[in-house]
Amino acid sequence: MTEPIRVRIAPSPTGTVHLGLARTSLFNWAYARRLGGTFVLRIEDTDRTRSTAESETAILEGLGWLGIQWDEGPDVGGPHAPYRQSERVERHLAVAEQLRAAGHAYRCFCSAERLEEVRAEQQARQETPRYDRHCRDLDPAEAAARAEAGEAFTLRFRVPEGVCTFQDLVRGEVTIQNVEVDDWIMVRQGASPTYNFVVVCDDADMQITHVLRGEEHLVNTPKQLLLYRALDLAPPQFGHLPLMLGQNRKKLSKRDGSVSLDDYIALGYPKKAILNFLCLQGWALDGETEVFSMAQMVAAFDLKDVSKGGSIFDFEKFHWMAGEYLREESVEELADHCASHVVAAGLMTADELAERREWYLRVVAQEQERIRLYSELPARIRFYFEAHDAVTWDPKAEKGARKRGDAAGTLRDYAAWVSGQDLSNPAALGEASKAWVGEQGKQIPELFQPLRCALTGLPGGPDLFEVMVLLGPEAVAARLRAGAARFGVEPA
RNA sequence: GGCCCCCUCGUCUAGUCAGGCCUAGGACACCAGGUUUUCAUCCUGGCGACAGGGGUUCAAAUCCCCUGGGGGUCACCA
Repeated sequence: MTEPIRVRIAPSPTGTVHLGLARTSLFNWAYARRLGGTFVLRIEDTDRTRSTAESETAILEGLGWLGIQWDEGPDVGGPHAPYRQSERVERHLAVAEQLRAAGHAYRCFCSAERLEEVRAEQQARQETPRYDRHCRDLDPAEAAARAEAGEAFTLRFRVPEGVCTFQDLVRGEVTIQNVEVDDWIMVRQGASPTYNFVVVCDDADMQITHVLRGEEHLVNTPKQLLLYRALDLAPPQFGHLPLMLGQNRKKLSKRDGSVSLDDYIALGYPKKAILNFLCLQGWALDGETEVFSMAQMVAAFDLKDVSKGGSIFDFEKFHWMAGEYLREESVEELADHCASHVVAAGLMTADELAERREWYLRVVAQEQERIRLYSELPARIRFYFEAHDAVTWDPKAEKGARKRGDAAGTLRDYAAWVSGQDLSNPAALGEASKAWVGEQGKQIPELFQPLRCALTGLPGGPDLFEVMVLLGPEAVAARLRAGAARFGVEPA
């Protein structure tokens, strides 16, 4: 019981980091950290046709970006290297031969065509498709001779009679009759080992003690358990995490929206928000606290508290949480996080961002409580960079402004007055402007609405006088003049 | 269809293991109000669930059984 905890994740390098992989990784990582164990990352590239080096890099980078640090892996090495399954095939094949020699596996010479036929017949008869064990009882000597002669074969696991029962760490006792388990293929034609086989070899060799993975693997467990038994090895503990679901209640997939971690990074979701939200998929800190740190999560994480049922991924709540974390950042952090988006939108260059750092920080500070994602900043501050006589007016902003009496006249009068004012102190300018409105015998909205529209074109936004200071006297004068002119003519 | 897993507000969940503290708590969303020059933030309030049916018990969201519903999986993918 005192053996050190060792957990692992084994992604196959066939794409980018899926949210499901990110969540599974996070739970494994938290479990290891909570119990002072070791977290291993192993690349599952047994499918050589689909695995790519680019994908492996993408996965390592994505997981690394999240800050989920693995203690052993293909990049950092470790006592059980190599951590890439393609580099362990020799070992796999040796184990396969050992199993074959012991009678736990047998050569199958059935062609893919024959298997397809058998499957079709079974389906026609409404039966569960499975291997008919055609080669199971072939004479070993004959099988060896045929193999020797060069006939292609696969190696199948000889499933024994009996039953598999195990204590799932999340679900409790699970029982499956062996007759339900197919004589599955361990080694393909061409001596390439398959997932269910190598996963056991490697987990055993790497002394993995706990396997935490998605529920889709639940039915694979008996196959693997039987293999441990045939190998006379003690199996690890298994825990099957609930699935993350789309709106249709099925496994989250591309058609549900973005499911790649990269997409959320690109959209500007704060890292902590992604981490925190992923934790909430199948786990809760205390049922009350929604926003919490990874340190809190690690301190409280227990597989007993993982829910059994799948959870529909709530994109809206995810968006909300992004805002929670974005607002927690310092203005400097936020400004830096938004910088690439501002540049990408063509608003400022990286050089300009550095030159006008103070100005940019003030602009960002004004928008912090109005955005939830880093990528939302450009649209909010675009007006600063537009030509003074061609500011884009939101229809709602214009409509609201035109309802306030003689917008054009008010703006002209205000322009004349404000040209003599000091445009460096927002608070003072605001007070003076309100006093001016009173002197004119007008109501506050009569000035503020047209003013906001002329200056920003937006229906809402930060304090108007902060905006005026950030815009500067010339821009303010030019925009008031252009605004008055536009309000002077009826809208098209 | 076979096998396996699951089932508390629309959604994520607390409570279920050790039945009473639950006229079921929190959050997102939604609605209403307050604050604000506007928007946003923030604050207050509201809406809203134990899948159904039996049983055990003084007492069941919690234990047992059945029904229903949902999902996963049935590859020389992982």
